[in-house]
Amino acid sequence: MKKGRIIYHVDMNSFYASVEMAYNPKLKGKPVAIAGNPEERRGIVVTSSYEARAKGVKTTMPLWQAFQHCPELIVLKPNFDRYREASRHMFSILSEVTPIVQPVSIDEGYMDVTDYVGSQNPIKLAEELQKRVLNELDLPSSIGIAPNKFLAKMASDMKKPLGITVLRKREIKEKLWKLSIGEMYGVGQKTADKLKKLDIETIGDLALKDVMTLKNLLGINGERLHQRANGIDDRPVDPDAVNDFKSIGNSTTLPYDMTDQQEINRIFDQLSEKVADRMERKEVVSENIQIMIRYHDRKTITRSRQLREFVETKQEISQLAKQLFQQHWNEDPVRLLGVTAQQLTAKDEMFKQLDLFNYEKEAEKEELYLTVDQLKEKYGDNTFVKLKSQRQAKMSTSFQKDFLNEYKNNQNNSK
DNA sequence: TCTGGGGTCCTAGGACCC
DNA sequence: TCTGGGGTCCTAGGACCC
Repeated sequence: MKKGRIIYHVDMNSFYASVEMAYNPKLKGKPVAIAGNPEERRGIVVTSSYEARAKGVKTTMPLWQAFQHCPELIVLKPNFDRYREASRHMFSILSEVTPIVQPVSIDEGYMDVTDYVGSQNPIKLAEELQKRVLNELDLPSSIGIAPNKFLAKMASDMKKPLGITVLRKREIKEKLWKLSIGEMYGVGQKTADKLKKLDIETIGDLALKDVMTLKNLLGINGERLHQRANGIDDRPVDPDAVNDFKSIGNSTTLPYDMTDQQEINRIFDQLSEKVADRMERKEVVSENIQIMIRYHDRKTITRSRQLREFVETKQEISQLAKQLFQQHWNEDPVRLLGVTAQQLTAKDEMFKQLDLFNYEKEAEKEELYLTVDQLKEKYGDNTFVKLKSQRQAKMSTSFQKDFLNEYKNNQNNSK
């Protein structure tokens, strides 16, 4: 028989606010909210302390509304560097328990401790872990313990702050099924509305509904939710998942609605630079650039372009973004602009792509060889021969990129 | 005079090819 | 006489999460 897994879901409690309180203990016990750009317009509450929540302050609430609920609210700008640092520290503590740690966001992650609890009681182990994070970082957390990710996630939500909740498979009827359908992870407003039309009010109602009806209503997601409601979830805890991100984007709500092309172009330059910087830090290149335009009435469109070459510089990205904007802007005032690089490839993976193309054979017969020769000349002594013998040649990544783009162009032209 | 910014995954239609 | 079915790629939008 397959051995059951022991999965933890660790969820930090009102993380940003807690980090600020740890940093400045005078804030403890006070209603604190973190809000993007408190001075500028359109600030919303990102996180708030439990004291603020008690007064009715909620995440995503506009600041002016939050003040109506709680006039003495202390509002702080987010210090992302501070939060990232605390997050790193937190995950390094988790990693001392098991190497199988999967961060899912800055303040939560899954752990598979099945093979690492040893003779210890999993609840005791979780208590120790929670205490360590609290003592060393002054940060409260909640931990859910269950045989899979979904149940662990639901469990960590059941007791906050500083809760530890065990959710065994045999307990789902009494502990999980009574929850309203909207509380289920993966069910948002829209799905909840649809399900309620089928008289599904609780997670239990969903678990007992026949799958075909759910599939017709929600597609593949219907099947998945049905399984989860019945406590079935085979997804592994994957420590590497954090490394294969799919896109890098930056967006900004403008200080005022804009119609001036020059001004808008400057925004695209700024956004593209941020995207390019982050791409450089992550050492990736992109083959698809997308822009997002939100108009005054909040209607939002995205427009993207699939490329036949890799891009990575702010100039390349910005040019494409501006082009897309010009092609698709309806000239209405713009509230928000965004730039996202998609279809990312790690720079050191580019040569693996070349393998797919079987480049060595191709290169030797085709004129491509000459092209590479020219490149060789251009880039000095990192030669093509070396490249063949040493796949991970010590060539500059810009050379790699040019080489690959050149190769792709050849491929495209010959079609 | 409401509603940020960072993401992931899924769906659906059209173009195009065989 | 009048139109199959499968597959891939590209684009756009929507739902959801933190």
